[in-house]
Amino acid sequence: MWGVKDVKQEKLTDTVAFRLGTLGAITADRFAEGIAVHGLRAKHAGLLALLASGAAASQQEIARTMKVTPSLVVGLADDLEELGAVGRERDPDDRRRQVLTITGRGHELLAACTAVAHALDEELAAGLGDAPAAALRDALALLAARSGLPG
Amino acid sequence: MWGVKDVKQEKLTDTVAFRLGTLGAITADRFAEGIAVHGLRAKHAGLLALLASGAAASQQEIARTMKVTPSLVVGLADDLEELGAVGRERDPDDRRRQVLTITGRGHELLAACTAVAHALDEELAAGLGDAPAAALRDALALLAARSGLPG
DNA sequence: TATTGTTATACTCTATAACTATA
DNA sequence: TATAGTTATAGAGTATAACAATA
Repeated sequence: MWGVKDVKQEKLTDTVAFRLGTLGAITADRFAEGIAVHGLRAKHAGLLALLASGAAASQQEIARTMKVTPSLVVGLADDLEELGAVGRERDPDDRRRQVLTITGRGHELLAACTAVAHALDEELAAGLGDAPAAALRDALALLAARSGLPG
Repeated sequence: MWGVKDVKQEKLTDTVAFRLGTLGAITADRFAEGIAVHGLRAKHAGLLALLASGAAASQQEIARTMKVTPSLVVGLADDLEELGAVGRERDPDDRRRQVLTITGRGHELLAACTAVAHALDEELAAGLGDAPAAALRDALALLAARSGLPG
């Protein structure tokens, strides 16, 4: 009628942003648990995926792409080198650059991480049904692309 | 034909789990930035939302519902009390219990947090289009309910 | 001088354990 | 004894800043 504004008093917990944050944290925790047995944390897996995609090689490029500081990449690369998952060589053309390459063992570990993520996907899909699960997958793919995420 | 297994070599970065984790972290960061001006972090907002819903009142109940330790709730309640967002009173029936109640100022701050989340929602929806945005919202609502999240 | 990687240090968030008071 | 809350301490993860090597 008049004066009655359409005040949509949405609850914080009902927003997409809040649910994306909380469900994302839960999922990340479960992923971390699943890959911990291999001595890996989520950032190790992300780094391996990045090397496998060929999108980055030097530690600076990796830091920029992953949006973390170069000093963090040093530690991640140390760990992965110790696990035999990556090789680390000075670039002959610019000896300041450390070029990381994923090894066969690194591909194995990445596959193990992917399997953990895939199992989580199936669990999520089972709780949704086929059509909503596909819609979720498509929506997240779009948002990931728009956010400039690698993959 | 024969011997050719259906090896679905999905990439880690293409899984729903990985994208949910990364997009969730990005969204949580942006939410944190948006509410920081009010002196709040995400957990403060979650606690206010919990009090507003009436689902918990004592610090132990809050800790259980938010899946954090009681000692963390002490600090959050300290902060919110100092901001005038919550009242804290001993339960007369059991003087061990501290009962938190959200104040008028608390409702204001919660509304400010909700507005930040709502703005993020609109930005996410704008990047998707109406139908996929609605599908995302519905899927996350279902997953949130199945994960036992408050709201 | 500028850049890459490294090291040293500090900060944030959270949990664990010990403690106080009530029951 | 058991429980609610608090305090003290420790750990994980990350960033910032200073540094060494190379350009």
